[in-house]
Amino acid sequence: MDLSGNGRRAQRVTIRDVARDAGVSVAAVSKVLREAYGVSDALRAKVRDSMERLGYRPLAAARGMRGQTYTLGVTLSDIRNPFFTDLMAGINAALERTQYQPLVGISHSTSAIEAGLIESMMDRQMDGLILVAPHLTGAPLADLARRIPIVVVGQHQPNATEFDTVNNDDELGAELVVRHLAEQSFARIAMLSLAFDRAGSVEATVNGRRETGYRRAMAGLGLKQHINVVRAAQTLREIQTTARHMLEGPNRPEALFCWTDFVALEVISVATELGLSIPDDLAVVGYDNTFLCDLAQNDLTSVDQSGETLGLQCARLLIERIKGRGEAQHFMVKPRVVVRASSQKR
Amino acid sequence: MDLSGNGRRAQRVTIRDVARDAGVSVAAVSKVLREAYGVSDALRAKVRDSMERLGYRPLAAARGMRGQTYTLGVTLSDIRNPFFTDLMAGINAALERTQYQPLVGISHSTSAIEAGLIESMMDRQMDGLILVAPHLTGAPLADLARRIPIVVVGQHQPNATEFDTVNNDDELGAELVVRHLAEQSFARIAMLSLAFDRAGSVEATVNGRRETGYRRAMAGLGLKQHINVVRAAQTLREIQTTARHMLEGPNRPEALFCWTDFVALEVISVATELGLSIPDDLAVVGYDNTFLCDLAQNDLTSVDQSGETLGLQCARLLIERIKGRGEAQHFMVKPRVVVRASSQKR
DNA sequence: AGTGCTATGTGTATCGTTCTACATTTCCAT
DNA sequence: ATGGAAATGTAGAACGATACACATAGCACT
Repeated sequence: MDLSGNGRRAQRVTIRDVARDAGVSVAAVSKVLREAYGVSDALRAKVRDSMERLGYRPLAAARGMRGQTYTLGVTLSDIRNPFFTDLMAGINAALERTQYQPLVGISHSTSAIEAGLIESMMDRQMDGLILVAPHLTGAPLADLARRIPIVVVGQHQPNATEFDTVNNDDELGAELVVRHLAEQSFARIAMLSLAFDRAGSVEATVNGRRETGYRRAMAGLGLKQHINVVRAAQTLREIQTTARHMLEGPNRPEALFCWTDFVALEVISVATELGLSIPDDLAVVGYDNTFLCDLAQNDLTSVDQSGETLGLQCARLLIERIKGRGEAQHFMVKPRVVVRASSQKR
Repeated sequence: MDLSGNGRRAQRVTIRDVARDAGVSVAAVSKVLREAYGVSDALRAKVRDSMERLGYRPLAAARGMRGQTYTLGVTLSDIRNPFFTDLMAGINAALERTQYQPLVGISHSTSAIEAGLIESMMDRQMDGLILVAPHLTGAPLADLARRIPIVVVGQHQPNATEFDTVNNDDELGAELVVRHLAEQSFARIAMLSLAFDRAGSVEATVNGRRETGYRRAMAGLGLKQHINVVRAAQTLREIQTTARHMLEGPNRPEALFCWTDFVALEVISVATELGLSIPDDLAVVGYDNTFLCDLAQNDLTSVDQSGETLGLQCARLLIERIKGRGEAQHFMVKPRVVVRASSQKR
């Protein structure tokens, strides 16, 4: 394709080559590329044709020097959680026919790595960031948002003015779960939540909201005396020992609401090992309605927050921000409970 | 930090600022940055100190114009498969203390998107690519490798000279499974594999190798007449209907070897729905030994190929290539069977 | 003192775009 | 015709790093 006769290495086609081929200036080609103002149809057609014929692709690094890179960064704390898969599917779908390319960085749940990852994405001149359930919060997050367009998903900041947020109504989701369990005439309903890694983040975090919803619903239904929230860190080991402790203890709950599916599956595992049958000895409910809930060996009731929709919204909002929108938007979907065998008395 | 008195927007600290602060030339700072030859300890210390104090971070876009971006691209076909999580953990761990940053692109199992993604990563001047179980193969893959350093994991190309590969011995893994099942005195051992999306790729693909290993082991054990390979595409729906068909049919196998855990979990689900008990009515074995195998409700025998080790090797080999190694290296680990309840006669 | 080497440091062209400022042409109302 | 605005196209200076080519200093050995 680009064997330039002499023995040299095949060079990349540049904007200059396109300009020469089309018989126009470099600036004109750049205008076509950016769909900028001041280009006639004739010129646009000529340039488009040359680009096509030469197989021209703009070099993101060079664009980044002065303008946009058309790259969006997504930070994930944990690819293990299949909910993030749905989210990514939505993001990818939304960007499919655009110039934007999403690239994912993985922070393995530690805030030090997350901070490094974000810096690293800024070094790479990303046009904007989608932060998925970030550790970063409060003022530092707002500071960051002043340096680069941001959409946060999985963290509640309804009053933030510097960035957008996308969430489902976690409080409502938890309430729906409790009401569903109460309807099945369970009363001793406990909750297995996530340990907080910093003080005062109950209001902002997903699991904090779910706890609030749980407490409120329990109180509303006159089950205040049964409120019982236990927290475990994000490791397999700790989830297992915590679950075992709850289920072996003297007052084992009738039903256990887990803050995310992943944890619910561990609970089912521990319960099975202890010889408990589900839902007769213990009802279990998760959150996120990931594809694992559907497997017959799990058959797990869960809350659907339609991750794909959330992903789509993230992408949409971020691009709007990049294009200049200044006011914050906070998107929230209504969750719904998907009932399966793990929570239905027979 | 960088409030430059006048009302202007906070500017990024550049290499020039560092040079001025340290009282040296821009070229000297660049040398320190790249750990290039010809820098005295004294100068290095001075420059490092200035960089630290000013909070300098090199801009990847600018570096990319002439040199490296210190960014490595990883293409994943499907984040749903938890095996890739382990792989990523290895890659991230290997790059932790280096300048390199891995960024992941997701191709959703379609080769068109994969091709676009790869181009897009080249546009972004990535220094090298780790292709995980790519669709791309044969001559086009070799062509690509001549344009950018590449390591391929999850595709067997032992004779490739243009790029490195990292794999486990899939043939051996399958053989070990068959031998294990035969030891448990199963004879009618079937295999559920993945449908091929192109002709002649049996030798290169992971599932193709596993099929070969399965056939060879069956033949070696005198079970030739029981060889039975069924293939299903990578969608939930098709896996389910295929599994159902196999298990409902007149000659249901005694044991079913699934090419990956994900499929094995679906099989357990379908079997459960059909009222079959595992392993009494049907033994099931998977591949990859992902964390889901450990859950008591699955308790799935699987083949461990230590994804984290593979990830480490990918990163190591790719950086070697980037630094100039020309000859290909092909890394292969030995897999081992992790026996759990799903395949043990009681 | 002269020669040749190595080690260290610098000046500056260069990478491929974007974008401002400006030149030219076209259009239209007077 | 004429003037002025609008539309279209171009030249060329950035952007922030790298790396080549070169200058200089220090040192060992004639």
